[in-house]
Amino acid sequence: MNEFNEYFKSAFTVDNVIFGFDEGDMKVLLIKRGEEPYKGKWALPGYFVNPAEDLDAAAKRVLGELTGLRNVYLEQVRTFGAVNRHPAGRVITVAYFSLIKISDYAIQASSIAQKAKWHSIARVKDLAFDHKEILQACFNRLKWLVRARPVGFELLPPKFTLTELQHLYEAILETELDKRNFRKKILSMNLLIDLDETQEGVAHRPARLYQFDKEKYEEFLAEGFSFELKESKKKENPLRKNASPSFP
Amino acid sequence: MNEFNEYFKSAFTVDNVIFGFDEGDMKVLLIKRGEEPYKGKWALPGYFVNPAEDLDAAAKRVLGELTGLRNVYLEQVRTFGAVNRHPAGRVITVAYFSLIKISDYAIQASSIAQKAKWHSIARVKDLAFDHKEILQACFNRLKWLVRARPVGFELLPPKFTLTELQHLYEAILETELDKRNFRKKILSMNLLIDLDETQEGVAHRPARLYQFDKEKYEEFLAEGFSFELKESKKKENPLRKNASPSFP
DNA sequence: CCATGGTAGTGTAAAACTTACACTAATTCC
DNA sequence: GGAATTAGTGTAAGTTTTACACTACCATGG
Repeated sequence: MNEFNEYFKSAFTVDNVIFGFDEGDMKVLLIKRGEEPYKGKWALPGYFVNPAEDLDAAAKRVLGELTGLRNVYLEQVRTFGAVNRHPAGRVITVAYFSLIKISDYAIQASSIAQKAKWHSIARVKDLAFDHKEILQACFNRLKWLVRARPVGFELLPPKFTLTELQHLYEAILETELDKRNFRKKILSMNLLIDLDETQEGVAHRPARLYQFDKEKYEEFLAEGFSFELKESKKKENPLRKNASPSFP
Repeated sequence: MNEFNEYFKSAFTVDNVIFGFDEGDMKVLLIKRGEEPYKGKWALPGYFVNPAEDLDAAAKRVLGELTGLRNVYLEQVRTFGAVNRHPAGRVITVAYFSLIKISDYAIQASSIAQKAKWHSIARVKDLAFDHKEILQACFNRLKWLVRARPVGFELLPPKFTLTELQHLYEAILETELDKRNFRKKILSMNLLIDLDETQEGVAHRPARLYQFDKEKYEEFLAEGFSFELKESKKKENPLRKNASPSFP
């Protein structure tokens, strides 16, 4: 384990951008720093990687300690290693983001978790270190992702209405969508199960509830992202004007 | 600089997947290892990051020492940090890929460079460490990228024919493209300058030569990837069936 | 100089997809 | 029962994608 003593070694951490969706708004879970540097500032949850721990495992650990959640969507985004990103020395950090259902989240007993709070992404000002930049990079990645895969479902409760789904997409993409076109599109993907239930306790016409069809999605993944609806005879031409897999 | 001595520190490196295009084939520049571990195996060029060096700078340095080239397209892809990826200890590596014009490349005097050789990607078998996996990740990223940005031009000489360009796209996307549709599409982007010259020394009808229009491309980038040709009145709907920027 | 071999270059019609747009339906609350 | 509020629905026009085959041009060799 000390083969590399002749070379410079660095501390390295993982930082986790934990996204949630609530009240029609994309949120991120931040922690108030209790120590210098950047004491009192909000920061992304992160921690040092252990010697016998894979990077992904470290990211999962950070998330688990903070939220108590396992088996959530987690993706590596980019590594930030500018020489001066940490005032006290060289620290390289691998940025991850994860998607959780806020309803599943409960404040953990751990002392770190006590200081955690959800923030609307749009209203996040400056963060400790280069964490604002990391947040932005992760949010951009999420924007990409939401058009390529049905990740939106990771952020919603198991049963949801089409309007809720649309609001989620609007929050991630930071734009407005046409209701009819959105529904047409999303239903044509055949990734939703109509539960034949409706909302309860709302002061207006209740909406139908849907559920994500994980099986269909996996079929679709297995087919290599072809997203071939119906019996289209169309060949997959990767140079289509906008030829990336897209969801919806 | 020793603020973090209480935490585990690791050696870290950058590995660079250097892509080139030649003889209708995508190539990658590999180095034959002269030392254990994996002595005699081919590996990606990489090196340890220096204490006062940003990650990107380290990747550029690796590339420069090996090829003598500067100012080439370089992009971080992902960080590989599995505990056992290096048999002699924990080494975390940040993977980059770069795109170079093979014609610009000349073997450098350095001893490393002497051992470097271009390999057809399709024919690469096993590499040292987890480098095969890194190569694959970078190639996948390139596939994405080529549909989102005109990176292809980084791989071709300044003057090229449409057929050459098409072959490049076919090599990256690992598919065949329709000649007429390809030309229609690529010309409609208005990113090519017709040089009004033709090939010389070919034993058949010589093709017209084109050049990449960097100015137009920068305009286009400034417009926020809108790719709006002509005076289309269409609003940008991010949920279009395949709504990612695409090139061509 | 003509025939051959080989690549360059070109258009169109059908299908698929995207866009724009406005009214009725169902429920609760008062 | 009327008001308020959100759910739900269809169609036509415009744009993009797809499929497809022939002529043009140049060099070479007989």
